[in-house]
Amino acid sequence: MTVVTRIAPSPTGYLHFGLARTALFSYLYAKKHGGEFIIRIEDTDVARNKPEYEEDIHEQFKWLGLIADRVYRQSENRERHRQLLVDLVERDVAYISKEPAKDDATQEIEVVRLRNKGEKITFNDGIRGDITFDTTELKDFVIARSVNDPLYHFAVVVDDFDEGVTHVIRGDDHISNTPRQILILKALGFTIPEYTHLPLILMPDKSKMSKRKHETAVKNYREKGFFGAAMINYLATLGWTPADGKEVLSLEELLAEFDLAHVHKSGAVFDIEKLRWFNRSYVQQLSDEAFTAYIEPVLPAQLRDQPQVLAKLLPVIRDNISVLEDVLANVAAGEYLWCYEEPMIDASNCAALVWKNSTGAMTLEHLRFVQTTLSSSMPENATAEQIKEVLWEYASTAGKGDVLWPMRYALTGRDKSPDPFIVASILGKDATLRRLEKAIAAFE
RNA sequence: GGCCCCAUCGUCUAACGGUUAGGACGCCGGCUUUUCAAGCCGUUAAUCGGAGUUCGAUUCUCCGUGGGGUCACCA
Repeated sequence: MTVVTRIAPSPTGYLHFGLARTALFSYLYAKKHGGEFIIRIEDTDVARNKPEYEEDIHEQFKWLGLIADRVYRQSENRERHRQLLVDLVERDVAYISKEPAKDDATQEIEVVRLRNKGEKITFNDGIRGDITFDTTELKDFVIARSVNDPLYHFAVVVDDFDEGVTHVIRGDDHISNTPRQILILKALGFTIPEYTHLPLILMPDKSKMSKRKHETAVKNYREKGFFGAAMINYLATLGWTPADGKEVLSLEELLAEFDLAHVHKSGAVFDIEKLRWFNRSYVQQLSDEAFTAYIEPVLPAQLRDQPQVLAKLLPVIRDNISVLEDVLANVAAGEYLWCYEEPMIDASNCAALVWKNSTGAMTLEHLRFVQTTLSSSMPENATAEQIKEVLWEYASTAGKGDVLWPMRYALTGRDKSPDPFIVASILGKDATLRRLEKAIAAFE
């Protein structure tokens, strides 16, 4: 028998990562067993549905690499639901009940109720084992507002059966829905699928995630520049760990390693820092071309217009970030300003170039040395190593901080920056010398 | 409240009766070419409590406590 799993989101909000993880586990389980993975849009709540949400669901799944073998929309199955409901009523397994409306007791309406004997229902959960419920208190529960308007529990159960779903993998919050769904299945005479309930993803304060209070939309993380693969990788480790301890895994590797039975039973807290760490490892794997394409959109025009400078700056940027929004923050903080803008250094602020216990006179002397040395010995397209080579001996004897801090500051005008050799190599000989002269002039 | 589920470092987790309770992220500290990062190395840190079962419990059982879920004419 082919394994068939499904994810059944309702388009009432942007796809959130809790659902994405459920989808991932369903996908992995199906593919691991050579089966099929289905996406079914539960679009029957017309009041809350929005086309843009439905679109978002498909778009994000695609981005995450969770490709469905089949896609359905629940609204397509309305006629089938109706027939089954009529049949149930005809067989007197369910009945139409006239009763006062719940929201307006003065009005009498009809609902469809399932006859429930109140038996004990036991099902074997894929990661929790046997779970037993007494269904007496469910009474004759409502399965449809009318034969034309089935409720959720009825519709899912029918659709899952019709679509051949063998394994229902869903969130913990559905555990107590399961007996009620089994009762419907039995009334219908349909086979009961295997159930597996995944622990929920919690927020850092251990609360259940809510769209209002927390940033839960997959879309948001995508916009921040996280990679789908990193997101998948992180989500997979929430509740589960690969046997060999290797954590950075592609979807294919996940497929080989994943084992639903070993998923943890308790809720897992979502940790953005770990997600960032995963993303960072994906950033490191990027080719230079891919990395350039990744960051280019958030770079200032002055940098984009200088491909040679940008090429040299690339490794510096890459070393400093975990995700694209970090680049954005760096740009906003002016961290790359020195690449295309000469720092303002004059007599009024040149004290900043003096390292710790050094003096203005000594700083001037060091700057002069650096300037003359570079002017005579710095090759035209010098690498950071070449520049370091010609200055290192002097810096070592004179005091690294005493020499290198002023040099770096003269070139960047900033407290924090890459090291002076890298900076000089990026600026090139002309700009380097010009900036050094300017700093020297400030002291004179 | 009824019913159901769960419980190892701050966080994600490993250890399917015998381990100095392991790893990862973060934190903290150190090192590496001056700053900030990165990198490398290291430190800190946990079995919710109480009874059992057992030669021996993180592991099995029960009780308690705590957390979560669910109790719709939503999905």
